[in-house]
Amino acid sequence: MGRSPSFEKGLKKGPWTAEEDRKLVAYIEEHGHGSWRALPVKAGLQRCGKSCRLRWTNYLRPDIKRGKFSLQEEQTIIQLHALLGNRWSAIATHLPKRTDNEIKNYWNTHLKKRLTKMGIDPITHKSRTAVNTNLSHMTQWENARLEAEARLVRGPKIASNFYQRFHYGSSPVVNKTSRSPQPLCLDVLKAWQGITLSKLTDLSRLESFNNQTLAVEPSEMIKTENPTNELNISNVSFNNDLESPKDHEGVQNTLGVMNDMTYQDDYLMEAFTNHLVSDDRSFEGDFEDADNNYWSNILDKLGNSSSLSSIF
DNA sequence: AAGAACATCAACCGCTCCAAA
DNA sequence: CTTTGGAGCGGTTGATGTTCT
Repeated sequence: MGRSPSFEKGLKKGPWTAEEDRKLVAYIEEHGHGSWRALPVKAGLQRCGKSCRLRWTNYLRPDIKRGKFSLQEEQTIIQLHALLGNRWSAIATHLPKRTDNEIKNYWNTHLKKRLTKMGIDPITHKSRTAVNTNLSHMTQWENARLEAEARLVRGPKIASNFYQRFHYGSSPVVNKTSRSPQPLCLDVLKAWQGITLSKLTDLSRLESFNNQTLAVEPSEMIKTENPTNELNISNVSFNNDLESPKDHEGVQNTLGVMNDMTYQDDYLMEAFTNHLVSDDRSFEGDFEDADNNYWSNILDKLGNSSSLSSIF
């Protein structure tokens, strides 16, 4: 590997000083960044444009939220990583005010390790303890969801049309890059989160969902190319060890409303994931306690699950 | 108290993509 | 159609801080 371009030009590398930060911020606030390549000279910086862009986008930009990630953010990262893999920029677009670099670092230093400790492969999001026919139930659900995702990504016409209309209105899909393909199910995930994060108890919202106020036509959402892959949500039952009666009621009411709708397995999987991961009833005391409870709660549920329906 | 080991994260590098010429 | 330069992405590094022995 040869010398870097920055070295050849005698440009500075390494950590930014406060003075450099001040110069960069002052210039961009007055002129905008314009061409990043031309910026360093104009701003009086001995840096390459690339370094300036990185410093601005990852650190100095005013609309950046720094500090510890919230539980909701963690949940979102895990879900999106399961769908998108290491496409950090795509993940970052669904986490306002967080940069791809920050999310990537957080994944590598925190979330990956936690999932590993939980016995979940952070790459495949499958249980490491699952073997052949004795797959864990989480893995079964994860597999079903990933398969559904794959089917959607492969581009059934109906799904593409639905997605395009949902995400872009009537405009054409503009992103053609293979690097950042817009994940089909993410907007569905958003829709689901809108429902499930209210702990599945707000039936009026669900009915609104059912009545297409989310710009989704349920009749299109739930159709699959292969009817044999459909799951009927009415078959799901509850385990009293895992849920409070109140939550059972909420979920069951929700399921009742949905009873006449047959959902594609990935949508059901998202509901399940949200239901499982967003459960914060045990969060009391300071944040660290909540954090520990959060993960131990998930571990408990995974460990106690004796059947698919018992998770619910 | 001191050194080793580990964790964190800002920053860099090489690569790909894409628009303009 | 081909070439070229800018921008952005993901993987990796290394300086610094923290914890462990």
